[in-house]
Amino acid sequence: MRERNHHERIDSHKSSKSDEKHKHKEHKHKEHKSKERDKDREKSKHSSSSSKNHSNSEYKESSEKRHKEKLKHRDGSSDKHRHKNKEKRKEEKEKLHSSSSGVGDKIKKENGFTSPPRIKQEVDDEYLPSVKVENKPTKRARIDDDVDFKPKKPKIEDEKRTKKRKAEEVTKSKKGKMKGQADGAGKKKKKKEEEDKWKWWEEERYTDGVKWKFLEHKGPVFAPPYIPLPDKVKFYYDGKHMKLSPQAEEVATFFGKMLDHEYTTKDIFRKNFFKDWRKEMKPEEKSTIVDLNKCDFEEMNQHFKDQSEARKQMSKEEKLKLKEENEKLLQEYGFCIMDNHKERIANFRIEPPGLFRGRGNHPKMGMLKRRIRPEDIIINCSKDSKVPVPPHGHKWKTIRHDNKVTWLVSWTENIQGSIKYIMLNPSSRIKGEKDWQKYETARRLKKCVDKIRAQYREDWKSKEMKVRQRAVALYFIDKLALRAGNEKEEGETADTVGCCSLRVEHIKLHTELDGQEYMVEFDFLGKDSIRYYNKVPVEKRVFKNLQLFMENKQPEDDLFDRLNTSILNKHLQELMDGLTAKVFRTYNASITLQQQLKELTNPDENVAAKILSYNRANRAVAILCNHQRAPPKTFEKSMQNLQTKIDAKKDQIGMARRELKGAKADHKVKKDEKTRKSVESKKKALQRVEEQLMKLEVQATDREENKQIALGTSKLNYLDPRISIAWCKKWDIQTEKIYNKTQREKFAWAIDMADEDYEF
DNA sequence: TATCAGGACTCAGAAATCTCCCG
DNA sequence: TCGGGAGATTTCTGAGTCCTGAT
Repeated sequence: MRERNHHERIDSHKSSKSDEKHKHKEHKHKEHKSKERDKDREKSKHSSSSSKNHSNSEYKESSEKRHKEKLKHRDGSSDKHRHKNKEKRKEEKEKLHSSSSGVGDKIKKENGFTSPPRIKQEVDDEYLPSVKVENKPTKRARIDDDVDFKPKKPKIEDEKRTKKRKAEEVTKSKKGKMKGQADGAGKKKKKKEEEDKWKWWEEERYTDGVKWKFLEHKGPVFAPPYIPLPDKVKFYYDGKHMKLSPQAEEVATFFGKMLDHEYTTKDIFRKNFFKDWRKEMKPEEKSTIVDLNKCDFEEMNQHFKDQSEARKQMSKEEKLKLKEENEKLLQEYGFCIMDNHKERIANFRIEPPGLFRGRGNHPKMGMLKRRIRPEDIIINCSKDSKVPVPPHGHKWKTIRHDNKVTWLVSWTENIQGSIKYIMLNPSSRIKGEKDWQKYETARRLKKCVDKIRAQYREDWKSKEMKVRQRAVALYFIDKLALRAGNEKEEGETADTVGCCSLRVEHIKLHTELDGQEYMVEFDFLGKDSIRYYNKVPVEKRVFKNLQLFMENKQPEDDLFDRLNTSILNKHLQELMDGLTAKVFRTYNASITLQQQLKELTNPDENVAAKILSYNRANRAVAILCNHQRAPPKTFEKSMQNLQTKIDAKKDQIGMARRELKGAKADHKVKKDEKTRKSVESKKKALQRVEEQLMKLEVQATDREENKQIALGTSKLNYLDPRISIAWCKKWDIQTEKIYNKTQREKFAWAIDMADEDYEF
């Protein structure tokens, strides 16, 4: 009752100007959403007369109820969420949770993963930034962020590190020599290359949003033109052979290629494909081909399978030739010159035409992604550069000279109308600087996170509903590493949410669950339609607030109806310069890695065990960030194989033990040098196989624990690489064990600058 | 000055391709 | 030495976040 009174008090407290404006905006948005959803509902009413989930009268009833509620409800911004298409949502929800229907199956397959218990703990409040870090080397001053992070290093230190690095290289090349002369030469070359590597992180950065001064490139590589099918590959409609026009045939092949994919069994995919395919047909084709179910793409499918098989069966020479051609293309188009440096381009090929493959339950899946022509392309380069030449007989859409952006080429895709870009590789200066900056912002958050936490805890008690919602949302973003959750246009994308866009139906409140008080059960689809499922104990005040936010709301209503990402980020910006919701994810991921590494690394263990610890720390972050993957198709088999190896190794150990025992007995009798040596060698042999077994067991554990968890995303995007590098240096573990070649290139800046005592 | 759509960029998992090891 | 397959790496492109500039 007390809470209820409080609720009313809060609700009546809604007269601030900005609040009203926000309400208005939200209301407008809501109306739009509502119309869209009504449209959808109408459609679904007509399309499925056998609708399992609701009847027309149910719809009418709920619609009336909503109308009444709208009148009853005094608060505009809250109203905005009363009109959502409940039936549609209910239907989708049922599909999501059903394990038997097609869509449900897919979601289960893609997202059926139940998140393991999140392990993130509250961050150590006692943290004191390391002085060493603050004096971190590099010549230039940082421009926009962290005034107090001035990596101005005395030159002497730089030299020291260079010496150290060189010494390491010498050691490495010495090892290489032992392998053989040729290998040694390779190392030498590698060493030379390493020395030639440009250390952009030691140079000044541009100011005022300038990204480059000079940019020259050769433009994009277009998708190869369509090659018509050979005559022997036939398409049948209703059992009869039909020769398709080239345009119609090309689109048909997109579908034919995908026949084995689950996509082609989905209704939306088929419907969208068929609609777009018909647009490409000649009038006579259009009048004949009226039912996708009567189309037989089987021969096309076989044709592409044969082609792929033939590619595999190519001779060594043919494969080599192909590889050389690819390499030539890469050399020509895969690099650009940006400010006197040759930089690798990430995606210099234009996306080929095909069928759109949205993730999850995407309403546009199956639509035709049209072929991009030079006339669609915008080129960005500097005025004083050689402008790329368009293919013969064509011209570019526009040529721009905008050095405030990082892209080289852009075009607008036809499915969502969004812009696609060609940009540089992660190893480039332009990407690396941004990456470094990202981690510096997260480190700045570390310094003020306690204050921010204290503030949002205080805000849980605020008189203003808006402030309370903001505070609870921020608590989730901080504690659970949820994404911000921008608003999305209804019907344009799959129905996924983030923190600010959570709906009532996405959480369940349990006063007591699994022996714990005040539990919140989250269940929703996040980015890429990956399911987020988690049960978390929360503080009583958060729990009570959630009850309050959910009061008088329908499952389809927004949980935080007075909040959106722009309000939240605006608030965060006031708390710390450059702070946004996403910074919390980076911060919590990195700090978790650092903590876990400290906790899990056992100094006495060998390298393999230490790497297992590293992977476990990495895994803790991946779990926190909900980075999942579909278990590899060959998972069970590969585990079995590994187990077989382990069993064999165990047998080997048994044998080695017996042999050692025998040798010892022999030595006891004979007591000569020969038998003594034999005992020694048997001992060593036993030790060797025991180590091998240990390695295999570690590998098995690692693999099992990794079954449904994707480590790559967090490693590449959330973990300050300097933490990993420092760990490697501290425990004398080669960087190669943690990062592969590409990753080392991306994190070259961190590898160069982090010492073993680096603290995030 | 506030709003909002468009733009620019990061992050994401799946699929394709490459590499290496084992029989 | 070769072929095949498992695992690692790379590519691809869709899906987010956040910012900016026009209105």
